[in-house]
Amino acid sequence: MPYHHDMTSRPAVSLAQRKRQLVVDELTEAAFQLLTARGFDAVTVDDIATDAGVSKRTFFRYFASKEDVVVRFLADLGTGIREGLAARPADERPSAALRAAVGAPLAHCGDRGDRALRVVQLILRTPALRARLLEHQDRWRDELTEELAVRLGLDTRTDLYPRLAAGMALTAFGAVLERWSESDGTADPTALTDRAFAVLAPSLDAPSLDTV
Amino acid sequence: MPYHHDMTSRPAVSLAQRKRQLVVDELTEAAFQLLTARGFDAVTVDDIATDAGVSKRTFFRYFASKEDVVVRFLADLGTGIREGLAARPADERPSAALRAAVGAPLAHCGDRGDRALRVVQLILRTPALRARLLEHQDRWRDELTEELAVRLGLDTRTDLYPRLAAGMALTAFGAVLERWSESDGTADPTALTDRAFAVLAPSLDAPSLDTV
DNA sequence: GGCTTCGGTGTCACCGAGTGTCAAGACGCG
DNA sequence: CGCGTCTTGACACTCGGTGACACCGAAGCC
Repeated sequence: MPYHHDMTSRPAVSLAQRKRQLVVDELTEAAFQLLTARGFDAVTVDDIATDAGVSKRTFFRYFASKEDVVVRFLADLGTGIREGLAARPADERPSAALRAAVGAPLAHCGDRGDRALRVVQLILRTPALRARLLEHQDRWRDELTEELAVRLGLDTRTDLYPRLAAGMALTAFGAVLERWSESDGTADPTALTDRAFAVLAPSLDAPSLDTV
Repeated sequence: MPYHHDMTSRPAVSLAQRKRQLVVDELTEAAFQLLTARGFDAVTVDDIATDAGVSKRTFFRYFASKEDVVVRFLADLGTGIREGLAARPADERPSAALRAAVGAPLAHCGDRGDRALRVVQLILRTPALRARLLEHQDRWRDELTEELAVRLGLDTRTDLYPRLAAGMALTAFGAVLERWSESDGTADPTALTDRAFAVLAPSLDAPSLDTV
């Protein structure tokens, strides 16, 4: 963070940065408007950019791809899970810790319902976006694996447990997300998460029979 | 399978079909040659097509995308898993049935090692291809979920178990595949699969506490 | 105030993936 | 031989994405 000098000016963010944020917002808003209305493939990047009042080139200065505009919402989710796990007490059972880590973002989704729901539905129903989500989950799983390994003092190269536990947690995450989306927001994410982890707990908490 | 008429001609496939197969083989071979040598992004579809002696347009008549050439190998794997599960005795414990279903293709991979290994490594290490693999797994999971539901007489809409069990099985699949790839084929897929399912078994076989 | 510097922007040219179209050739059949 | 059918190559086109360059406006320094 380059805080050039002492900042007599008020906010910690410069004018330029606020302008950037403005463009991001404008682009995001235009994208959602068009994508939810017409569907993912029927909208070109040019459409979005023009609608937001900038050029196509500028769009790509802010977003890596067309998918990125939508999927960016999920980036926070992933780091949320990892940090959520790191924040749990070290002696907590894995099932409880993972349940809490996965459940927090999910509950957060369920709260401010409408907006989040429409995003999730758009993602799950659009193949290209769904694929992006899967990529993200793949990365999250790696991070969770790492976090679990240090938490339990296991070696990622010899023990399968961290990898499998992370995969199970994200399986639960995906299942809950899908149910919630399919129920159009009627189902309660927290309750679903509880049920999912009730199923997974026996394996998550079993003493590791895995060490060679 | 259209066996048009009585087949006085020898093989069940017509000349046209054999020609098609020839093009497919040629294209596939050229693709592997170039992709493994130069990497995925450094090879254009034109390169592959020209190398195989056909036009770019023809390439797309045989393969849906550049990724498709490589990933097509995996299609069989997925159906193999589902059919493998369907073939297991109905009274077998889920953990055992799934272990067998997932283990078969994996073992098959491990056997004829070199070729399969290089494909898997190429896929796992190339982001675009890895993404495709994830998409496939996503579909496999749906199919496995369905198969498990009918097998156990559960309803996919109310019970989470089939979905979670399918996810766990594929988590194991992915973990084994990755280990095997990273070990350059030294690790034994069957042994890895056994270890993975030893971890998952408690949840897979636990009586469902899930029904509302 | 003039000056430069620098980040953000638009324009344009470009590449590669993927698709529609059409005309031409190869094959099967009467 | 001539007639449909199937496959192919050539071409043009769209769209996602990138590189190069010129421009402008907001600081910074004198």
